[in-house]
Amino acid sequence: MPPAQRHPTMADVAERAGVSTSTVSRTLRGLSTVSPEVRARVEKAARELNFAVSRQAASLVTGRTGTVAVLVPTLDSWFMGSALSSLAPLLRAAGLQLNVYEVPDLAERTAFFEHLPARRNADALLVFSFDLTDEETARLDDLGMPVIYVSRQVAGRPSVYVDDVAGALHGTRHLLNLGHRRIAFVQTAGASGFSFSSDERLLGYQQALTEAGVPLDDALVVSTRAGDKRAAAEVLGTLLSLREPPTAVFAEQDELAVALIWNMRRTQIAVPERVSVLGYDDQPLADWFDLSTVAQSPSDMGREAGELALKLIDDSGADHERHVVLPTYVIPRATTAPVARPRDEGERHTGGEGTLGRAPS
Amino acid sequence: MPPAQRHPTMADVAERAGVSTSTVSRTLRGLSTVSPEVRARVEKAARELNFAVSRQAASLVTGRTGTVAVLVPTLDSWFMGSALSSLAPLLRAAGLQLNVYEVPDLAERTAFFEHLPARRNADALLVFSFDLTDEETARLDDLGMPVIYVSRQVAGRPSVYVDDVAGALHGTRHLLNLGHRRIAFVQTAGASGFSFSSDERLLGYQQALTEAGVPLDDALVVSTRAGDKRAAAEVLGTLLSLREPPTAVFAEQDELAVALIWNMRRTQIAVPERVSVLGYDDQPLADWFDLSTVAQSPSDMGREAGELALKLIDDSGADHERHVVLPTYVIPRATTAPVARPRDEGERHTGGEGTLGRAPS
DNA sequence: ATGAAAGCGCTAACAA
DNA sequence: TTGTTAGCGCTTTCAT
Repeated sequence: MPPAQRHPTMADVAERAGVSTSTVSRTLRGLSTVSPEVRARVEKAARELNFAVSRQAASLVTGRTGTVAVLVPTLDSWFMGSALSSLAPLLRAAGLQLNVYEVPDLAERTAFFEHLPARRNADALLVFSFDLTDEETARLDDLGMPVIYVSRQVAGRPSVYVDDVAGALHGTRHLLNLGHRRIAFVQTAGASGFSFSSDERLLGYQQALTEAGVPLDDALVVSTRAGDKRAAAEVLGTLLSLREPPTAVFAEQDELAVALIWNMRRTQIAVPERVSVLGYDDQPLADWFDLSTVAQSPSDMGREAGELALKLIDDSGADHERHVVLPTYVIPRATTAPVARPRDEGERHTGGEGTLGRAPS
Repeated sequence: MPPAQRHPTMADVAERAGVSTSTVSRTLRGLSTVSPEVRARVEKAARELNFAVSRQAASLVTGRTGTVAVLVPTLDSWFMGSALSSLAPLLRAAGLQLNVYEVPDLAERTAFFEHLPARRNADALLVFSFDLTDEETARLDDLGMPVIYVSRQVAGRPSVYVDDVAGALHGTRHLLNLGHRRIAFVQTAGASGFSFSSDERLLGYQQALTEAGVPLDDALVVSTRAGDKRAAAEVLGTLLSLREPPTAVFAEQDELAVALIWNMRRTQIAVPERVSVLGYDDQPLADWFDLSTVAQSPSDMGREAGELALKLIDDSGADHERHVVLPTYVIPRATTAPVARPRDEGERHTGGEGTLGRAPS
């Protein structure tokens, strides 16, 4: 390990190339007002010295940090991994760095909004999935940089999100179209700081039922913790012990749906013959479980949000209220099928139709 | 949206508090040489002005950026999500920012090593999971900051990793102890830029067989693409059509193991009765599939790497060759069981013992 | 097309 | 305990 030798500065490059630092600066930023020969000399010197511009020094004078910050509830989730993975190359291509603020709990959240460490240290902030208070939003408003809300709709601020009402509406319609009338909706309780669009999804579910003339039944709307097999077993028991149990379950997250299916397999409840299960998200887990689901694309969100950020950084006159609404898609796989004939649950009168949802993929 | 009003500077705070900028600086950095009354005045002024120190300006003089950079092949993986998720709070607590360089393909990789954008923009670099060339390692050596290698052992440089030879050794022993003698090993081919310790794991597998007196058979070592169901079906076919097919399969990644199980379920090959399957990683997917596996902890790696980084940043005299080796654990779940009696595959002569691996969890 | 000089917002001697 | 001063390494007028 070489002892931390000082980094070469522009002055070093300038000296070696026999020019002034101004010329070095102009060359390295690609300004056209440099003669080809001088440019060549400078670039050679810079390469030989392994010179890299100090963003610190540059940003001190330009007022730009060359950094985009993201505020995320966690990094350990399919959603964030996918979203950041499409955001990162986009920023890289624009010569921007990516700064991550992970705020997994209330203490960190409070600290973040109190000190706003991103202030002066980024050119834009992308806020993912948080359900902010008005006060928090107001704090971000005077952060002095464009703030883009992702996976979250915030009135009057640039936002990128999917239409969860429509997503849940279509998902529920899919079940209705299969003949289901007793459709349960399973919500997430106490998510790990993550804010799902739980209310919107419930609303879409209710809208679909209403438009189909199916009465809403509060007993069919339950909530549980995500990724908890035991908790899923409990809600499953609750639902299946209703006087009129559901023939289909719509879980507002794939993880929830999979936890239900896991329990059903264990207890010999046939999916989808006895109960259809529909998820929401289309994360990789859904594919492994052949789960029918409502797909959203976090990578599209990351990309759209990144592009919006770049636009807002460049054009301070750009449209600061722009909303980008991304679509959802119902992906039928093997866990949704036509409802079994009522009062005939053991038998399959509908034959081929009954296994339609399990067609070889 | 308020027009990007200029950020207040220390001079503004100083004026408002009626002191010099030096005093403001000292106060805000928590130096003890400030009288309580003055400190109070300064803090009040800073709060009222919503002042935040410009790291750019500070680092220009201190030579420290207050940032730790991570170089990762992708952000969209269980491993990285988990590792960064434990790294982030640690850095936050130390007042450091987290800068992410995602290098998903060769082009980006080349660009990264050519320009080393982290130079001068971080106080330390954590390199995750890359199988670097000597030249690349050499480039990082003169980056002018501590470089810590994570999930990768690099001679003479600080590294944090698990002992994959031992992990695979123990995993294979688990299968041997269950009576298996025909044990296949499935490798990953052409991973998505990610470098697994494939060779080490294979070595551990071979060591275990050798120490048990089981001859190595090249036909039992196959490779396929991860997360590809179709490709998994092919290697499964290859293995099962051997003259002496394996009774157990050790996949070097959980995803691979799950893909095999998925195909076996589809084709009515009983797991673990007919074939035992063992994975490696213990990612969440393993739990969902009740997969027996060899566990490693990326979150421990993230934490250890972070702590090592902090140490190396502070103590430039610290041990720069320190290696932290983390343990692996065999986690038996429901996909490994004692081998069925040879030539008796249809029957279960071993009764209770045969279903040991599926005991209710 | 190039250079000289000023200054971005801080911190770190050094004085007082 | 506090203030004064001199830069840190760049970019940006303004000259030339």
